[in-house]
Amino acid sequence: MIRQSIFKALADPTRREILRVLRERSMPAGEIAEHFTISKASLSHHFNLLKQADLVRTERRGQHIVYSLNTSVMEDAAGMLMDLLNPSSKDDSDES
Amino acid sequence: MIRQSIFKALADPTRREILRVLRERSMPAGEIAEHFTISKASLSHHFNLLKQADLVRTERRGQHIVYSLNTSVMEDAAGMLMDLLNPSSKDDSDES
DNA sequence: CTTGCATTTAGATATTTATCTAAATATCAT
DNA sequence: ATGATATTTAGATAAATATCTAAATGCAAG
Repeated sequence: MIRQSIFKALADPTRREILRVLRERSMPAGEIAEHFTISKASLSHHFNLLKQADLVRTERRGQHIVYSLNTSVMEDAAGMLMDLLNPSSKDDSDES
Repeated sequence: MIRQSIFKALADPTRREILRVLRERSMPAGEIAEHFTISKASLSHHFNLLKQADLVRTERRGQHIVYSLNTSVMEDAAGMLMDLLNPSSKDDSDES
């Protein structure tokens, strides 16, 4: 359920803030963590959900793991919302 | 927190399905209920969240309460997503 | 190959959420 | 007023979620 995971991911304020941070530039988990007061373990949990939704991608760089925004999926999400509005669009409720 | 309530409302598959049903036409709660197997009480709970997010509006018509999609808020939501993408947009994280 | 740093995983807990049944409220028709 | 229909509210419960601390893993540098 790709759709569901995206909407779920976007439902949490911390995760939306992570996306906002990442839209400035890609950065490692530790640096993202500097923007928050919650534990790194909790953030890691949020990273997981964002990755599951494919809203962010990761790349290991030595001892760091760099997170980047997956812009195209964000665009898809906005499109899904618009589809929810448009009666002519197919009802692709929950496939894949 | 208008933003939060919108994202929250959209996170649930049943609520998104309600929106899809309503985009065809406005209809009373009972008729919406025919599209679902869950209890009317549970649906009422979902209606509440959708109303809180201002994604739907209600109007009493005799003994029926007619639900309608609030199209403009749906559009706003899509816009918010796009904003989440655009580094130049102001960071209106959670005001109002 | 051990020490240090970055990140994730495990396991526990508290809060939130979706759902139910039963009861309450509101409107209409008689 | 009374009874029938439509919807919501109350109260309970089970499942999902966000968070924490502590431990484990992956990598780099001596």
